Amino acid sequence: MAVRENYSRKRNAIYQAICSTKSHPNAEWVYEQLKPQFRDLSLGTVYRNLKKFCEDGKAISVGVINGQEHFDADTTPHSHFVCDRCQSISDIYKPFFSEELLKSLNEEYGVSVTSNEVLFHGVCKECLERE
Amino acid sequence: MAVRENYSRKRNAIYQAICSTKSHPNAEWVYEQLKPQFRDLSLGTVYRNLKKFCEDGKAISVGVINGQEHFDADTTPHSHFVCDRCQSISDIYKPFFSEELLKSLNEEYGVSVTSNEVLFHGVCKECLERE
DNA sequence: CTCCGTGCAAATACTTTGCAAAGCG
DNA sequence: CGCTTTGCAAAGTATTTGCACGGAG
Repeated sequence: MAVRENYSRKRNAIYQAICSTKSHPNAEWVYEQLKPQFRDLSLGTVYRNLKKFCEDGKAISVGVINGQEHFDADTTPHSHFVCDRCQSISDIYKPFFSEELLKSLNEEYGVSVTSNEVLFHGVCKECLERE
Repeated sequence: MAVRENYSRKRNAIYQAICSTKSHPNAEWVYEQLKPQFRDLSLGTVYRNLKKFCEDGKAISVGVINGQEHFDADTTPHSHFVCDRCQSISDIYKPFFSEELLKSLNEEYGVSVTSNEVLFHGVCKECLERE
């Protein structure tokens, strides 16, 4: 059987939705976004597909922020900044963990690190300027 | 009024419980731990107090891991390692973010970082040895 | 026909909350 | 007495799941 990527229209739309934004959305956002176009879209489908993308390595989980899991279609190594005022999530592309650093982590602690999740909390530029 | 720390017995016991371990427990664990001693302890009380400790800076949230929030009475800057096999959480005391680094972050992105949450995922020493 | 994906609603899991009663100084 | 803390149960929120239907090859 040939490789069938983005098999269904809805799955494809969900993937496009998370690719189209840098806002690191949660399931609810994706649902609201696509609902006008797919009037019979179900929230369960959004959850199922977001989970699948993560399993397939096509997306990553930014983590659970204020009780909701947020996703990112950008799977390249980077970190995130969460504004505790406006709840926005933005990317931090500064590289914190070099290969050597992770390697030394493995050696020092006897572990095998496969991924990491870095969240900075604070106040974002926009909120700082407003205050 | 004088400062009243550890006002109630149960609050105190909950605090002692999270201080007594390096396992980064969730509310359920604390509850199970104290239930034999305080037979009328309520899970709601555990949740309320853990939340309060975080607000008061007496504990920190390790983050939500597999749907449950985990806590740590060690509030000194450090990171955490989550084993994806046995779900254990351990401390990583390697300092990743120097004062200068955080400062440059603030300048480059125009933000004001107040805290950070670093989770490494992988396989822990014990699980590696078992496999 | 056979899979796979989906809607829908119910179920689940974790956490929060309202309120009356109990605790403490 | 006045304020804080708690038990209990109900409510709240986010996410997952079972099942029957529908579409694609």
